[in-house]
Amino acid sequence: MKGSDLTPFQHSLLEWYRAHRRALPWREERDPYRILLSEVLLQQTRVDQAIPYYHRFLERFPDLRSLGEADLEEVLRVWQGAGYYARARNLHKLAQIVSAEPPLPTNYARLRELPGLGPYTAAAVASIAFDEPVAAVDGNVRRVISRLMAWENPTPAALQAKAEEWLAAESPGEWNQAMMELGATLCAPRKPACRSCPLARWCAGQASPERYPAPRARQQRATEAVALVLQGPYGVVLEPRQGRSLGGLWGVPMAEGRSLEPLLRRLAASHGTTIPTPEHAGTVQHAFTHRRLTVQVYKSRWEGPAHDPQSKPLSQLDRKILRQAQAL
DNA sequence: AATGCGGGGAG
DNA sequence: CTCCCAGCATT
Repeated sequence: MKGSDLTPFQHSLLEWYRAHRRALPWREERDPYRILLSEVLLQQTRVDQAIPYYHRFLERFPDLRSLGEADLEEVLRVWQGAGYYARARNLHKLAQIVSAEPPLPTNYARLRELPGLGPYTAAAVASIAFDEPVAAVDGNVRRVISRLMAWENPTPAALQAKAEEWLAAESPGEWNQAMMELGATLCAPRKPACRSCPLARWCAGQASPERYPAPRARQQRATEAVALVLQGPYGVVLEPRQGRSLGGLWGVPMAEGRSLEPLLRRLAASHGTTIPTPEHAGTVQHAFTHRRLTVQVYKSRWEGPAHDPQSKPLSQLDRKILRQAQAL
């Protein structure tokens, strides 16, 4: 660890970072579990959005042991609202794996084998918590490198190679965070502050930074669904949600399409009774990344067994539906 | 290589 | 409204 080993390029960024870095909760300490949690929370999530969940999660699950011993449903309840619920399921599974064989792995290759830890998160934890010289390439770093190199459509392999080439191996955790911090603040997607950038003299894309990297083509398709809120003295009928992302959460009975009939048939069969004629309670719109969902919300009086929606982990969509039916 | 997955903030 | 964020798993 010698500052004199740094290239002028590396020195400029690290100097800038030490002077301008934001004081974030997980930067105040070196507990690997807390660093791991922060990195998982930050997957596709802005810093400001992740911070409240970071505190809430640690208050309930201060260490890997307490997390591994908890019920998945409670983990999801604490995660509720943060989105990408597979992250919580994977973190819970990770805690159970690690608790059986105590220490958290301390290198990239073994971290990479754990559920929910992909190339970015494994590299971030390995470098920040364990000082392993491996480059962490997230969306920020992708943009920073693309602009410095004037690359419009870089491949992940090219980005990783360039990131490794530039990595300040003496302080990899700090270097990785500096690259991300630059991308999150000055080298922003729109209106980058090139005049303040410590790397401007090395930047090939500075004349037209917004060209790099080229924006991704997307398509949004509209989908329709119907939901039925069965409410009565014992609460609301909730079903376990299926699927990788929403699995483990609960929700009101729903079906694709615009017709209520198939849903009514399914519910009548599963409950062994006919459903009282539903009344239309309104429409709920919900935006997913590649889909715009329009849900027709119906509700019926229901005297049978039900759940207390306050005690179940629900997605934001289901909370919207319950509010629309005035059941939350 | 393409797709699905949440939620929210900025322009 | 669109874009995209400290991505990952699956196909």
